[in-house]
Amino acid sequence: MINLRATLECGQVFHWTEKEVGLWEGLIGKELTVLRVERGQLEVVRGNATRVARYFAMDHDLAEVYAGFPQDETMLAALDFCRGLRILRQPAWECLATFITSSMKQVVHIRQMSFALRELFGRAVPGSGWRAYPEPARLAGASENELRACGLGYRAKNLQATAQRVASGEADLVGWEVLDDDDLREALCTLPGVGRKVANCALLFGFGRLSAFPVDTWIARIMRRSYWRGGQKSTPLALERRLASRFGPHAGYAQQYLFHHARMTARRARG
DNA sequence: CGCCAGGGTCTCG
DNA sequence: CGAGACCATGGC
Repeated sequence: MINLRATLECGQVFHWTEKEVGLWEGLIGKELTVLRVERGQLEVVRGNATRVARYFAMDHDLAEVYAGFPQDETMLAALDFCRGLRILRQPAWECLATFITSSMKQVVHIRQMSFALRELFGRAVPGSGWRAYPEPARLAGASENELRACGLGYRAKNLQATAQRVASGEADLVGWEVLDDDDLREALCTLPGVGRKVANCALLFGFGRLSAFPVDTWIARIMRRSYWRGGQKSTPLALERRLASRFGPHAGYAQQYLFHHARMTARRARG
């Protein structure tokens, strides 16, 4: 079971496109992939079924995930809204790089920057109009002005510097997979443009660490409103430390459901 | 126009 | 640890 729209529009990934109603196209790594949901089942119109199943984490037991959610009104409303949303297994570099560009940007802008970077630096995927997310070495060799032309602003320098560390092997994202959550977060936070929030996004969306709990402005707002007593410190770090444990081993799932629900209902209220 | 957006970094207590 | 300044850009 999967809710494809929620999975691809919830702000964990930024390049999938709905070509016609219910038909989604994008890249898994360097492979063109076309999908739709037919009778509740994920149908691979084009692409490799095994890699699709892995990318979309069809092995995650959502019933077990939901059973671990706190059974309060806020969480249940988010679950009702997002049911079937899956936390993807994105390529680590693509995920990390994208969230380096995400700081103080709206989801729509992150998407624009992702497409601009692909268009300018990515390798063409044969038989499609797509370009893959650029490899670290390609961005390491880009000029800051070229990156700024993709709308990155002050984030350009950070993306380039981190790309250089990854390309040189100084930062070994593949080797870091063996680290435990805390050590991996610490390693990621040594990279330019990567603080605790971006590192947690990489942990959750790119390294399969489902307990990682990114706290952004939206989550902080939700936490203060629904899960916080007045008087307690409500800095992002305090919120993460006090609440991640409450949401259990799949706290990242709970976080994403709360984030998506809040953002969608707020947008609708605004018109 | 002011405000805000999936923040990070540096400085100063 | 925490608060504040600063960093660019775009949509509303």
